[in-house]
Amino acid sequence: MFSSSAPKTAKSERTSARIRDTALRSFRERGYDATTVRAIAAEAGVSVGVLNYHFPSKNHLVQELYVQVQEAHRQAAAPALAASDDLIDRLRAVFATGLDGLSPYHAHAPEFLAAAVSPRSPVNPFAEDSAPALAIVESLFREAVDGADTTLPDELTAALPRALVVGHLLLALFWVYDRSPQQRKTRLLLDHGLRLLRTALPLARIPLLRRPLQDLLALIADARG
Amino acid sequence: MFSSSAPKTAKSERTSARIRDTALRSFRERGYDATTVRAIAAEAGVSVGVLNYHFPSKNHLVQELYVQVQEAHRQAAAPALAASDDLIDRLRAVFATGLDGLSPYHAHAPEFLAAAVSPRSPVNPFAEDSAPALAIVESLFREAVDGADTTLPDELTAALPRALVVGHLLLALFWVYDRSPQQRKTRLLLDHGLRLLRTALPLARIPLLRRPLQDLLALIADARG
DNA sequence: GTCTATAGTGGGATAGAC
DNA sequence: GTCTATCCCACTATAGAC
Repeated sequence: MFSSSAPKTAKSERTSARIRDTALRSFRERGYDATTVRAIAAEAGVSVGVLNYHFPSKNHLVQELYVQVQEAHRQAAAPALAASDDLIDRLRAVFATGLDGLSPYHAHAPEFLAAAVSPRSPVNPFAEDSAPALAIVESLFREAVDGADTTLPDELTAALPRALVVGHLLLALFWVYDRSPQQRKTRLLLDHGLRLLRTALPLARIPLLRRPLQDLLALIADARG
Repeated sequence: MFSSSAPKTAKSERTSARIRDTALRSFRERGYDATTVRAIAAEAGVSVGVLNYHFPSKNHLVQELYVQVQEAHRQAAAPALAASDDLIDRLRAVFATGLDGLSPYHAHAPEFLAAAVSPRSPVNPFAEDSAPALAIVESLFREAVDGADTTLPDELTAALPRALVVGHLLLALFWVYDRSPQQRKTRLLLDHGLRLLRTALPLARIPLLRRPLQDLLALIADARG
């Protein structure tokens, strides 16, 4: 998982970094479609050819953005997790910091989504290349679950993080098309989902319900390939 | 919801139809990316300009495909629904005929997905233009629920179809990236989901569980805007 | 061998003549 | 309503500079 095709020399890395920084700033300010590779190259002071030498396609620059967002999520979630021992509050912290990190990109989110799901894209959420990024999110959820004071059945504790990642992806999908101010509807959906979890998780201790709930989690986890 | 921008004269409609048929055949055989508007125009015997006169963008031609798939789903589901009075079997019929109708396009499904989620697209599943298409699917699910011999709490009967549409969209999303032969994993996921429903729906009669299940359905239905 | 500049290809969409 | 000519885009090929 190198960010460029030629990270051998210091000069090359400086060039790569300059292109990447220019591109990411343009993505934030102008979105994906309005950011042309010609403009990135010009602003970074390089030719189009050299840009494509460092990044084989425009989509590869989006992957850089993706990586940066994941890293920021990890750093934002750590202090938020320290604030509480309550399971649901900890899950809320992971979900909320994830949404916070996305918000600068909301105005152009559908463009980025289209770029991400494209078969040409290395950032397609079901592609192998994005597995490490999803692993970061899963580890955040696992940390949230493991560090909580709640005691759940072991098999539930084990299966929950994987299912929560799916929930996170679906929440992000909803967020992309959320036109309410400040994407308030997405936050509301999150609140409702967490409230439901607070009600439903203790039910896992009832023998009659243990199996169906376990099946539901397995089903959701299955949906990741 | 007219299929073209200028359906005034018979000649224009014939031209539109010729372009549409050519495009849809090419989409099936070559996929979205490999189908160029230049090639469609040439095969249909018109210029590129006249193609763009009848269909403002390539994405508008994908919407024609979308509409055709929905109509085919409606026609395929009707006889399948006549086969059983069991609720789960009827739901299976709607889901399965939907997947059947998609299968010719699986090889190029990510391309079509990328085109569909694009902000430039009229087929974006959350856009207003696609609401009628989703209404077709919802009516199929409502027919499946209403015609079943199962008796469920009224508010569940009312809320279920809307939630099932979301399930249908998510199943289709999984299908897009399902690389197993004949997309068998998608069928398996459907089987597991239906089995879970068979277990879970009767639980709605238990007073303690009625609220959480209702909340879950409301949450899923909320996710449609 | 590592890197860069330029010219070129084919794509979707558009303007304006007819 | 239709066509021709053109625009700008992402991406590629390749020759040559360091």
